[in-house]
Amino acid sequence: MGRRVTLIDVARHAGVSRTTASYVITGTGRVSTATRERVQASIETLGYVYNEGAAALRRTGRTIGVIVPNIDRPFFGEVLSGVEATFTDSGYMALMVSTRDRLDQQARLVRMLREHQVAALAIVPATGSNHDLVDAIRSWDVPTVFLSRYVAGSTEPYVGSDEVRGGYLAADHLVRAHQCRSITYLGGPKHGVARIDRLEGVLRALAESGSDVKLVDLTSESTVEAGIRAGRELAAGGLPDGIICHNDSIAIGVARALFDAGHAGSTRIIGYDDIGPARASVPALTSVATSGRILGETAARALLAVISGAEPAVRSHLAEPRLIVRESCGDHI
Amino acid sequence: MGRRVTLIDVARHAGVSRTTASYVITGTGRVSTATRERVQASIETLGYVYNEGAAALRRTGRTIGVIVPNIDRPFFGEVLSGVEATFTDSGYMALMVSTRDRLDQQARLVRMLREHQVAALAIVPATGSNHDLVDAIRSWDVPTVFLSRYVAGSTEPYVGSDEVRGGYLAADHLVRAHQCRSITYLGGPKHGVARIDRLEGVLRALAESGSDVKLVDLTSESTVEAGIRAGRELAAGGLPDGIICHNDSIAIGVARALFDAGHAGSTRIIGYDDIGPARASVPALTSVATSGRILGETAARALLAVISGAEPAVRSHLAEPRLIVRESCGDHI
DNA sequence: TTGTACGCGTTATCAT
DNA sequence: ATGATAACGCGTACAA
Repeated sequence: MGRRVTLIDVARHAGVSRTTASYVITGTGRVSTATRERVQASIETLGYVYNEGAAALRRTGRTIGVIVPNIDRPFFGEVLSGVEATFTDSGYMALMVSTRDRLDQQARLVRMLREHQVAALAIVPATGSNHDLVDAIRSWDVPTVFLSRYVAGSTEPYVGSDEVRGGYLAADHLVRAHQCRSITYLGGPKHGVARIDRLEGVLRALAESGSDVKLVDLTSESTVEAGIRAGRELAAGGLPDGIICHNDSIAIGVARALFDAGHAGSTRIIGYDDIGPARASVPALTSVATSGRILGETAARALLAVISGAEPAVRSHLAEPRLIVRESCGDHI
Repeated sequence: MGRRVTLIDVARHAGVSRTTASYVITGTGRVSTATRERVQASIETLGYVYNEGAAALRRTGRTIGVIVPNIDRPFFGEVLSGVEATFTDSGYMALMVSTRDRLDQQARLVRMLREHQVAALAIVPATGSNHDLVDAIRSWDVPTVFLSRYVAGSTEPYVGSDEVRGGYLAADHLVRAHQCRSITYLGGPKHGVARIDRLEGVLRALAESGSDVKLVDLTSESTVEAGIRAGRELAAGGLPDGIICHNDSIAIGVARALFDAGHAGSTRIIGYDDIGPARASVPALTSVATSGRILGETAARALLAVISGAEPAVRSHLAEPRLIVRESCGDHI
């Protein structure tokens, strides 16, 4: 195995200084077309590969940190695909890590990313994240954006969708279009900010409706299995007129459980996020679409703008969710 | 903003040399307990953070490259979660990138990862990958494992599931348990290796059955929408006795389309991968389970073993798929 | 335990 | 307008 080809080798081969070779590669400096071509030819023949690590020792690196609670949840998959595509298209690479929604893991991963000198950070904070996280990031002093979830009480840059509005849309549809008089909000971690905000939107819709609607709020994990379990319990204990699920996976599980219990179509179900299978399930799932991919792209672009110096600070962005009405909210009855 | 705290600062503050400070951090050298504690105290008070980038200039770095075709496809999400968890638990970080299943993107990303000096590479090659990819990786000379897909004709280390066996299981079930006499294999890119291998398994099962079974093979994208379109066409053109879908998303789409066409339950559908929603769809999806998460963990562990020097070379691994029988293959009729 | 060369590209400064 | 010199960034590892 031959030694690594370095910039010195290229320079020597092209009969030029290391500096000039560097200028050719980065496109930074003033170099005549003639020498530029000589250098590029040398790079080609020697098979030189740029060493990003060495370069990052001087200038700010081209690596970005991305933290999500669960890399394999469909919605975060969408978010990540947006983040990743935007970064790699701009020549940056994303160090993506998953906290499994645990604070200790998150603290550990933040530290690891810091040790890896990432140029920026996009983070979907784990449930229960508090000022410890915000302080750690602020003392670190790296461009950061909170994605899809924010930390309660903090005013850090945030890219997400309007959860209050999402809850409102779902509840409003249930009470106004379907005259629901009892609604259950199902799923999500007890103190998750998305959950709390959506419930606020739900309450607002109920208040506006003027009618007397009973609201029950239940937590669960955000999986299909948890949805099935919850659906069984609801079927056994008496169904509400409508169920707003914390995400589509839960909703699909609930629908299945009700089907098994012989209650198919006997209540209205609304999911959240509008992931792929939502439109194809039976019944097709009414869902609040949040377009995770665009969220990811937006966050990534915001960070890139700051890194490049185009913007002085990361800008927050609140996307408008849309209610996609399908069969599961009652239109199939 | 104060200057970065470096190892020199720590050393000075602890009244010791840079080398000793380094030894304390890495745990490598023999340092007396007394000085170790002094150094650790200094690290604490100064708020020193290790600089992985600088360190990687000398020793091999702790960054690993991971390439998948689509970061947001459920199956790859499972794979990635296994890869990521295993690496970060061992102190490594994964640079994860998505080729969108395009060869030009893949070539570009391989180069970028190379520039980032990753210590190892796990790659799910894009459809159509050939020896250009294998050569590029070999000349690079970094520990590599092909994950879930391999390159036709190459003998590189490979961690995946036995696709031939998977195809066999699905077809065998359709012909033996359900007496199917016409089967359609639906989905996947025309020349994808998984597709070809599974078809081989299907043919083997048909041959073993002794009976005369007609096999049709159709390609499609691997999305719910593509499944819906394909299902419509099948419904219009005459249904086979059984359909083996390239993945669960397609299967869910097909089932939905047949439902819409009034053909619910009139053929048998088998999916592939057994992702979350499979068990909850209506009808519940029979599927070939491949456990992407374990595949990811296995690949990551293989790479870690080689990096650490415990193993001389990456070892291949073929996992056994399992057929999970549910309603969609005819048990609900 | 420590001194010090090393790994590799960047960039401010100097020379033509 | 072009190109070169040399200091810099930060931890690692070997010789002393």
